[in-house]
Amino acid sequence: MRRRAGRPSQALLGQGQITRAALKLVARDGYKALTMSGLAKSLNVAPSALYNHVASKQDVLLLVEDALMGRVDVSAFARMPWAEAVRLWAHSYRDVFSAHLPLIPVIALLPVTNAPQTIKMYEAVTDGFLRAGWPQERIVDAIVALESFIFGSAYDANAPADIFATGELAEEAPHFSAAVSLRRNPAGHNDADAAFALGLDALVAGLAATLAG
Amino acid sequence: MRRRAGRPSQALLGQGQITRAALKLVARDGYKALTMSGLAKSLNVAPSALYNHVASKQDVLLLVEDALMGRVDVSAFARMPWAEAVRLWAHSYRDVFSAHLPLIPVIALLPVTNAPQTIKMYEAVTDGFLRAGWPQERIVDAIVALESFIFGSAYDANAPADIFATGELAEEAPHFSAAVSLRRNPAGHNDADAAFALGLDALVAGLAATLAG
DNA sequence: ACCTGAACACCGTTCAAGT
DNA sequence: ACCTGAACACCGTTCAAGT
Repeated sequence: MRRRAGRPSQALLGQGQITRAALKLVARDGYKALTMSGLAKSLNVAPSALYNHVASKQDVLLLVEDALMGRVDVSAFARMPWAEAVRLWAHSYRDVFSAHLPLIPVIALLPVTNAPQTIKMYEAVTDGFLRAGWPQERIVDAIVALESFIFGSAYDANAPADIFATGELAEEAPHFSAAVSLRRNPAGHNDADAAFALGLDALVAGLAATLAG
Repeated sequence: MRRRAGRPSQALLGQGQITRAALKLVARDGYKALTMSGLAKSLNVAPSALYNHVASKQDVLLLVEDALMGRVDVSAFARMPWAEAVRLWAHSYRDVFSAHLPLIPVIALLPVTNAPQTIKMYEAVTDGFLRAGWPQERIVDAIVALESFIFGSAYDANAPADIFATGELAEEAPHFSAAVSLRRNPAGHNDADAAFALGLDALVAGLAATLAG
């Protein structure tokens, strides 16, 4: 799908330009700024012009999601033991989408068809599972389980520090309130990172035990 | 905060009425129908009238979320071993919010202050962890890890059956495509339920091992 | 083939005016 | 104290008209 020669290529709109403009817009001003008219303005074009290249805003989000999936680091699967590779991949995956929460419903609910980077990511992960001896028919369920934990953890990474502050209702939940106030974690780690590490270690260990058993 | 006597109580607006109307609206027509004007219409009132009782639409969502949290079954923590209780609670939690995906960012990102049912749920879960011998300072992280998995799984429960269909790009991801086509699970269980059970068992087993070790 | 400009059918929220 | 009605500043999307 190359541009025809003999035409000035700089000002022509295309899915690539739209994706790059959307990423830049989100990086600078966040998802509240990613509107069809805001996107059009950043491309010096009328909003309706976008609809010659995408069918809907959902389409734009899918393009952005697929571009970001290319930033998820799957390289550990080619050079490390399964458990360690899963941990590194999961951390990278969470870190990428913690900054892009509105895309999580897009990843979780939209078919991967026509999302080449996303498919490429899944292929690398599947390869790692196969090399570790996982039976083909269990691999997708295991990946989905890990992804579910990663998506939920991406939300949690954006939770405010006082999310569990019970306020005036503290006396009705004494044990919970006490547990919350004792939550303090080792220096250098915030609460979300500690919960993520705890859950990820448990999940990886539990899945490894399932495979062995 | 009772109504003053001597006035007709039937037509007066309040947070309770708003919550019930919102729940009914969502149950009948889904979250796309939960707009401030739609909600007002269902209460035979002008949209602006709602702002005498809630500060924003986010406020309405928080009210709905807290009401639904009362439907999450925590009773198993009072009568069953920890691992089994966690499994039953997690299933109930996922099932309640699988039908209310737009509330997941609300639960994950908004403080629990002034959400009494939510706090009550956390108290019951914390009690169960304490009785099982969990140290206070690890309980909140463990609950957060389980919740992250539950939220992600609630999304996955709404994924279309063909979410992993690679389409024209199948030949570029042969191992993944093969794993997807072999995913078929035992009769009576769909894919989401199988992935949820696999991950939940692994997480519970891994957490139990953490506690023991 | 791809753009503009106007229009449509919505959103959430505010606020003066009433009772 | 709590409601109405009008208004505001947006949304995503469509479509006739141009080139």
